[in-house]
Amino acid sequence: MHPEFEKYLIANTSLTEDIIRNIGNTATIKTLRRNELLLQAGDICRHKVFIAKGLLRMYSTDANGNEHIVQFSPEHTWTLDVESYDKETPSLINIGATEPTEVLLWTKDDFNRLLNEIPELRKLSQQIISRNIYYSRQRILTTLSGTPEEKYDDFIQRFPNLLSRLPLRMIASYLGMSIKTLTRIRHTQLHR
Amino acid sequence: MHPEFEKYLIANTSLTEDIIRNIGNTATIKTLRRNELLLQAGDICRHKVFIAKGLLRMYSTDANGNEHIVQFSPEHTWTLDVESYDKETPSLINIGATEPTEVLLWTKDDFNRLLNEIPELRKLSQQIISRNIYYSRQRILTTLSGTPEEKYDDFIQRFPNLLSRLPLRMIASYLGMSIKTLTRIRHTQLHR
DNA sequence: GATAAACGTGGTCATTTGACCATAATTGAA
DNA sequence: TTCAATTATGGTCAAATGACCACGTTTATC
Repeated sequence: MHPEFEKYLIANTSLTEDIIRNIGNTATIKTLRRNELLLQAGDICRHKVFIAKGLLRMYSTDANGNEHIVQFSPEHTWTLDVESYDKETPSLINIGATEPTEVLLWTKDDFNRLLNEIPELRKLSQQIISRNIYYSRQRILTTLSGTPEEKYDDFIQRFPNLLSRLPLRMIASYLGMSIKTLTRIRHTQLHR
Repeated sequence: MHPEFEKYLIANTSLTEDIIRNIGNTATIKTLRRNELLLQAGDICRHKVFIAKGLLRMYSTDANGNEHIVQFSPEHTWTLDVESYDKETPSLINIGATEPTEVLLWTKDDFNRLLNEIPELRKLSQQIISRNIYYSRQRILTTLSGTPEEKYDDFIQRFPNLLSRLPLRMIASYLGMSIKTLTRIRHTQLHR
């Protein structure tokens, strides 16, 4: 049972100690080193993943070898490839650690059983999904609308703690601009 | 009871005639004219929406008055502002018709009741949500990765029937490029 | 603590893109 | 069917952006 997961459930649900322990003990704990992959494109995503500590990124590599980052998942959030998990088909994306990371993993069978048994876990699950959809929409809008500078500022506002934990090239990749453009923006903002 | 909705449920579930009629009769039918809004930013999204006929677009208007289109919803798909619907908070986006459109509307209470009564509707609901998440991810990736030409080609492949139904400026808005860029691409492709 | 790898910044230059404008064609509403 | 509004295209020009390269710094790992 991971203490961070316990903290998370206490803060986000009104589940009893017992049930929390039940959920937590069903999971396996996995430690990832920097750059280690949790899910590799081509493999099937077989777990729900809670990030207890550290930082994951979900990304895909295009034909030219460029990486495009779909999302970052810091501690106290969840991640998985929904499509691959649901249909048990090979995933098209990678999920990897950008720093030493600890995750909790539930198999589909186990997690479904927990969902059946625990109504409040269902509720939490729904919330996470709604938030996911909402974030995706926001991300699409930000990607479409702003100038590179606005996107960068938006990123800093939205994830103030990630800036110092990630190499700039990953932020550039997430924002859909070249590193050059990003450093130009930073240069301009310094001298202003 | 709208015949298109019946068709849709028959094709996508194994629900009985009776139940299908029950679901359909709970909805109200609304007709939208071209450019008419189904949901206006600031209002609360109070319905689940099935598009029986026509085409909706979800978009937001930025500070400069530019429209950015998040998604198109053609016949036999669903749409709503999840955030606003769930929390009953004012929506930040608009949903409007790009052509004469017929939609079916369920209030939250009614739809939740149906969800409770009909397990297979729950299943369908889950599927729609998964697909939504998956599409969003694909959309983010496409927006990040390709050249404008690749994005345009991708759009045509993915929505072959929408090209002729939408003004180019909306496609440009959806793809995050200026109309100029889009017509340039079309020009190039013609002379090749 | 040493060393190789990764990283952030900056210069240059070619290319792409958008803003503004005009015009012809198409569309939709009366 | 007609007429006004919308739409698609194209010209021009300035600005933004990315590719390539080099250099000094920081970081990770042994």
